[in-house]
Amino acid sequence: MLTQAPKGTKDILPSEVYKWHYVEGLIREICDLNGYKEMRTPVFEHTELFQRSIGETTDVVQKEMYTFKDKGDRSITLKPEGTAPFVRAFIEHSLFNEVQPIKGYYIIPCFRYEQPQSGRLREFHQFGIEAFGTKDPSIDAEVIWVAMILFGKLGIKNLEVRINSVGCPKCRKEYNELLRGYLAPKLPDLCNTCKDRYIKNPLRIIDCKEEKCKAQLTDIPFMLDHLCPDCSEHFEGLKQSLTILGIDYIIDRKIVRGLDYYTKTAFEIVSNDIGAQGTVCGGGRYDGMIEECGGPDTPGIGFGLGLERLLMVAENQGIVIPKPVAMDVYIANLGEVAAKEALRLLSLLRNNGIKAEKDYMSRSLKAQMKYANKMNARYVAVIGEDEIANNRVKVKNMSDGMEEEIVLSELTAYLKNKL
RNA sequence: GUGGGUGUAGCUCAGUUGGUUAGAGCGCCAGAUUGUGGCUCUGGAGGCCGUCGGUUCGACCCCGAUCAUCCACCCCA
Repeated sequence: MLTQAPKGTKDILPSEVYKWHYVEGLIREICDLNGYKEMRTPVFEHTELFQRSIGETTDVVQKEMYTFKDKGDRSITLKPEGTAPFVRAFIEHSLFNEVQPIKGYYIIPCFRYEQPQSGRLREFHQFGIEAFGTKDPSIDAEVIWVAMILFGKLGIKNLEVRINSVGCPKCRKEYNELLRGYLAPKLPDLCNTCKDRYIKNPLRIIDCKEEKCKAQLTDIPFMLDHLCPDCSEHFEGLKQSLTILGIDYIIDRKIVRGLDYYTKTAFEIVSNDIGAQGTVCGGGRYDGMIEECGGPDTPGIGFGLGLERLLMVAENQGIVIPKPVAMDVYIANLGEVAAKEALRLLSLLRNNGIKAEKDYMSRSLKAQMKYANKMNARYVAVIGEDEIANNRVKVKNMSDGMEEEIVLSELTAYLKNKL
């Protein structure tokens, strides 16, 4: 146990961290271009924030949160998602007094106590964006668009954008009654969780995977077909906006997000290339949440995008993420005098922005060459007694094997010119 | 929380019906004459065979438990 990472967590090793740097860099670039500014919030929050915003009946709150008491007897929970902390910070700092709409993003670790499987970890990472202050459906489309830009820049293909509307409190209430009326006679044949859902949140029954439930629900009425005029118009606006942006989408009446705060737009971006947990990005509108958390009545929309899943899709689609150059030049040195000169050269080269390394192991020249080769050094500068005596250095190009001898003081200029 | 698969070297895996010092490939380190990498060859280091218990004269192998891991369900990123 001592030398084993906790269940459901993963180390990101030096040999693969460049992939994360690449994706994170891309995210920052895209957000900057699209007007989303980063905000950083704590890794943990007061438990009640999630209970209130995500909803007491959801799986996340009921069984997946990492909750503990701190030494001051406060109930603390590790973030299971990013929207609620974001909303909390906006309310706390009265950011609603600033120019609207407000657009932000985050890259965070999230924690959910679940049974790990492919594409599911107990600690995972999310990139998310949020837009507050407007109900205009074109911002819903923009949010989806931003995710698609990221996928596009990475070269990821074969994704499905699935959209739905889960209505507003007004039409959802009417629909729930309709749904209960439809389900009442079938209730004895449904699974136990669905019987529970019937009372608390009948909408979720649509999503049930149990065969016996599915069989009962062949002609179940969907929320999408019973929207109020306002929600219906909003959904039409979303579809039009997506078309203008050139984003293909599928209307999926069965999308019911697992967090209670969603209203109107709900969407998922799904891949079939990473196993059972195919949802790479999920999000929607949450027009009532900010007020629910004690802020002014403000609409909002956003998404969460799983970075592990994103990297998995890229990997499975054979996408190669560019590796940074490991080493510009390796200084091979022989003998004590040359070793001291190598250290001086190291500082000179690095001060000039050249990625340089030298021998620290007193190895033979042959071994040093092998090392330079394994490290993918582009050049090797060789200094030994002869070079020191003549004030010169041999520089070898490792890709074509060509070697030149130059004046020592010109090494920096020579390399800068070549690199 | 439930179900199934798998735990042997840093990595990927062999290991005959239970029988002496547990193997391979890759990787790592060193060498193949004196100061030059990639290819090849040689040598070396590195394993309480996941852990605990049981069966047996004897267990990497059989049985049980436990832990971990992978996949799936529920649900989600």
